[in-house]
Amino acid sequence: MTTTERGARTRARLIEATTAVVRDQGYAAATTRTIAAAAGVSEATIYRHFPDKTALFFAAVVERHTSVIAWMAELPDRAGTATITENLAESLHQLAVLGADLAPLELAILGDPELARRRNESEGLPPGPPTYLGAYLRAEQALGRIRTDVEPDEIALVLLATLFGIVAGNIATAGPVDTTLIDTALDVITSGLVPSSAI
Amino acid sequence: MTTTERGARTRARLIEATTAVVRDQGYAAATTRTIAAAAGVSEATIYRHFPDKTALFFAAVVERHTSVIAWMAELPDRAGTATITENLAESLHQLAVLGADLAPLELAILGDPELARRRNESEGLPPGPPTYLGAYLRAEQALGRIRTDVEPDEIALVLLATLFGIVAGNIATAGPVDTTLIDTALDVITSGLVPSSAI
Amino acid sequence: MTTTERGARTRARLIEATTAVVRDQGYAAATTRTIAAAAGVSEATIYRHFPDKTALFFAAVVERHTSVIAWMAELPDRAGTATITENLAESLHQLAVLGADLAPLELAILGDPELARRRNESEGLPPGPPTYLGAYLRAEQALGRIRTDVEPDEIALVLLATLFGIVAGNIATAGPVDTTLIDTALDVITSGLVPSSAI
Amino acid sequence: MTTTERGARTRARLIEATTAVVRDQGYAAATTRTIAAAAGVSEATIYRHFPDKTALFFAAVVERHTSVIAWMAELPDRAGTATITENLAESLHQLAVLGADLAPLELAILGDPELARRRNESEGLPPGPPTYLGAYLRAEQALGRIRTDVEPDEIALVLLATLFGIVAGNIATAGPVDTTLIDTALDVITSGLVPSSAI
DNA sequence: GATGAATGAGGATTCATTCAT
DNA sequence: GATGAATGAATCCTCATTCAT
Repeated sequence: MTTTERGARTRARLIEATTAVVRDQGYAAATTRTIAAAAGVSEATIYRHFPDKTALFFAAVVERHTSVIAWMAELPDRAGTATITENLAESLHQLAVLGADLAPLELAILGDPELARRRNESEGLPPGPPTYLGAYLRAEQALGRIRTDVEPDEIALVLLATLFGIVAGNIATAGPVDTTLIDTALDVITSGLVPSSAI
Repeated sequence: MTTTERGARTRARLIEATTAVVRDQGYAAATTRTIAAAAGVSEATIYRHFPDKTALFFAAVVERHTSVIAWMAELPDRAGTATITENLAESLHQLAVLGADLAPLELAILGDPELARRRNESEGLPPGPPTYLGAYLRAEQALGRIRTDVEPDEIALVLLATLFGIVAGNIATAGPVDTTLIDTALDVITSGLVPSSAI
Repeated sequence: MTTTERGARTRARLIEATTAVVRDQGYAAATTRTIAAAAGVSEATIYRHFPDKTALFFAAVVERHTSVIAWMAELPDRAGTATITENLAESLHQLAVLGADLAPLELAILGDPELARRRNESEGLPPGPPTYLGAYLRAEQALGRIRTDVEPDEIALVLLATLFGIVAGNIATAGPVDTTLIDTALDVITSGLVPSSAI
Repeated sequence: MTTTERGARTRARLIEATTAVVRDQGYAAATTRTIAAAAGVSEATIYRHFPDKTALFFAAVVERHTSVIAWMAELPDRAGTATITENLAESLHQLAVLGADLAPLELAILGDPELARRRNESEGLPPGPPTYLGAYLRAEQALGRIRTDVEPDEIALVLLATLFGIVAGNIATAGPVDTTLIDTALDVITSGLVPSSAI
């Protein structure tokens, strides 16, 4: 659909504008009017690049998701290197940064069953952070660096839930992500993951 | 100005309807029309009981918040009784149940800076779950049942963030709250809170 | 309909409130809600004293009109006494004062054909200022104090139009009535009414 | 942003429709729905051309005002030509004709403090009829054709107040402007303006 | 590829009015 | 006599979307 160089740039600007508006003003304020203005194009232009507003929104979600996934995909290979706390700290902090853009988008989906339904209707979604984080933890478990009586995928969900909760809580205060809280969480949780034999 | 019995009932039905609509269909679908229909009254009736839609929304938030607070307020007194895991498990599970109603409301505020602003403009808010949970953890710490190198208030935030993340994640799947995940989280986190001397 | 002492007082308060609200905030702001609040009663009470809002409005108009008429009715008897300018000055100034309340009501009728229609549907209206003023001028004309080549009733209309224009213009500036302008108008107009033979 | 030919026409039709509706049905009936219908467009179209209903209303006022001003601006140059009565007659009659459209608009402002406030908030308004009429009278006064003991600007206000009063009074009867009354007023007032020495 | 113009559907809110108490 | 509660109809305005240029 988009072939021209100019067209590609416009499309990118629309996605960027959507992310920015949702991040800064919330999904309720992300009207076609506001987004078009932020992108410096007319409202009608949106419909030259996306079938409808929801498609633009999900394009923005996918875009942000992609960079997050790229980061998480490398995590499983780190199993056995450095310390678990260090590996997780690096990943989660990076995730928190990317989350500043992504979380508001996800929040919108969470808060709107209609959007949630549309997302689930999408084709087979690619593996997300839970999958990679679970794989990493499983690998560490295999290496004996994590208790064997826990389910790695569940721990992954717990870790990500905690991170999400912290990032979301920070949105409320409109400040930058609270790094300290992430470290505290990691400290406590990894402490609880150490094999008892190690004690 | 003396509110009638009938008036009080209508008001309660409006709050109830708001909670239900936001929970089941999301804030975006929570229009005055939908809410009024759910409450079995006309739209105009909303404005006899609340100055505007936002006020009705916040009345619903406060209502749900109140029952949550009532529960959490008792927690600090439990310090020293039963086990920490048991105490926290009971509280968090109850919180998760109440959260099924409350979380969607909070999610709406989180996703809409305009609502967030309005909330912050409210007068001095009463102490919330973080305060009570922090108090409980501090008491346990004083009793030597929790590591001394952690800040109780921070742990409280981490626990609640995790719970919120889990509840929020569950909203996405539209299923009942995943009790197992809460228990897993509690297991890992409390394990990490045990005093090292005890190990 | 209204029999009780209390009822009569309430009715009077409603009329008073209507006049005040229209005068101070304009007819557009004169809603049943505002009027009831200004009168210190509930909206429903309005309908115990008047069939509908328009009836209340016209009751206010009639009330103010009555005091104006009472004043004007005396004017014809003054023909031949004092000077024409003095007689007219006293009447018009008094009219301007009463007009501060009445003009906004009349303005509302003037600006709303619907109200105008309803007024015209009323039963035979009593004689108004134009009639009395015309009678006075005619009497002065008979006494030879006014040019004979003018039609008294037309002059009456011109005088009242001028006064209305001045009062209306003053409403725009929200200040008290400009007494000076009335005097200037009177000076010029009466000068033009003096019989040429007298010059 | 470059307005199309079509857009300009629509905008003009909206202004025209507003003037007509206010003139024929009064400001109270001038709802967005009625105006849009009269202009043959949808309500939403109003908002593509004006920020809100008030802006459309004032655009209509300014439009009518402009043609009135154009007429009055030429008056001062006529000083010394023809007779004063002839000059004023021509201007005031023309003013009365234009006033048939303008007066209802002004009446609406007069009757609604909210509109009055909005108008006063506008930037420096251009000189209006009072200014031009005053300039004309002052010029005639300098030429010795008008009494020197009157203030031209005040006389201008009186003349316009009278005209406004007459036009407004005519609105009440829904008939065409009463030309006779204007002439009568002019006759009497100009008679009163002639220098006494000339008599 | 881009956009000004236009709009149907709907959103929050207000109004004049009715009725049970 | 008075009023709290309730409402149908209407108000201004916004939104996502289409279309001719």
